Amino acid sequence: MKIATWNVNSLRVRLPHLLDWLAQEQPDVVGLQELKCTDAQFPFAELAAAGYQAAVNGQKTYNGVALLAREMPQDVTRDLPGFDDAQKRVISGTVCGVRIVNAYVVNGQAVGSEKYEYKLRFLDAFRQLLAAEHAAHTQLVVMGDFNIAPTPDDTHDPAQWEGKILCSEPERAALRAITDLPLADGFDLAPAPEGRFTWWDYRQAGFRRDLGLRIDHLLLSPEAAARLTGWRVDKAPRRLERPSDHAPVIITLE
DNA sequence: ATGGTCGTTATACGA
Repeated sequence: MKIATWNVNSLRVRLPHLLDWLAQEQPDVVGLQELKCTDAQFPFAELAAAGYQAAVNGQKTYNGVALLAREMPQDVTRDLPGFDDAQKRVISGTVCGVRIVNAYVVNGQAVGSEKYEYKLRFLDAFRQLLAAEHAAHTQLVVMGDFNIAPTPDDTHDPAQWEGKILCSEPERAALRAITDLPLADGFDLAPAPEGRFTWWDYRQAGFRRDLGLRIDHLLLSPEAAARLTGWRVDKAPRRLERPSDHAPVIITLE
């Protein structure tokens, strides 16, 4: 079973890349983030023609997430219960007996900002959702753009990044509170990959110079982790003309 | 040199 996460940074702009990539990689489940489109604007027909059903939690201009699978995901839920938020960042569903949670975590802008406080509140509510999903489903995979680099090694330049947004200790502690549920980071379990970064800033020729961070993650319950055979970043779509600033991350389960 | 580049029913703002 092949499961992938990809922040596409506008689905309408990236649809040709997505369709080519689906044909190439043939994933069973895909979590998309930053659709930047409404449910009404979502390209259901194009994806169905490519062999994928979609459950969508869309929003105009910002945010928006979707789950793609060969068969329509079951028991789909949206957003975070008890967390009053107009931003569409979470969608969950069950595919082939695996509970999937797909999230676009708040960026946070800068440590100490209002958006940073919102990020930490979001992460606390997200952890509560994941605790409930963990209790209800033994096979659980949590994926998405977490906007958190877990360790200094997950940055191209720790001296530049430590303590800054995406790399501050409260953000990392919030991620540890999630992995302590427990949900293992697929990156830590699989054979060491050639590259670990998943996002490169559009500015300063970040991708060409490999000035990246590892901020997109796939976390697995113990029973799902026992099935993990691989973790990798697919940098091919990031090399194309007019790419997303994120690359897809793909795991394989037995 | 205090910027740089993307995307958006934009023309400032979020990432």
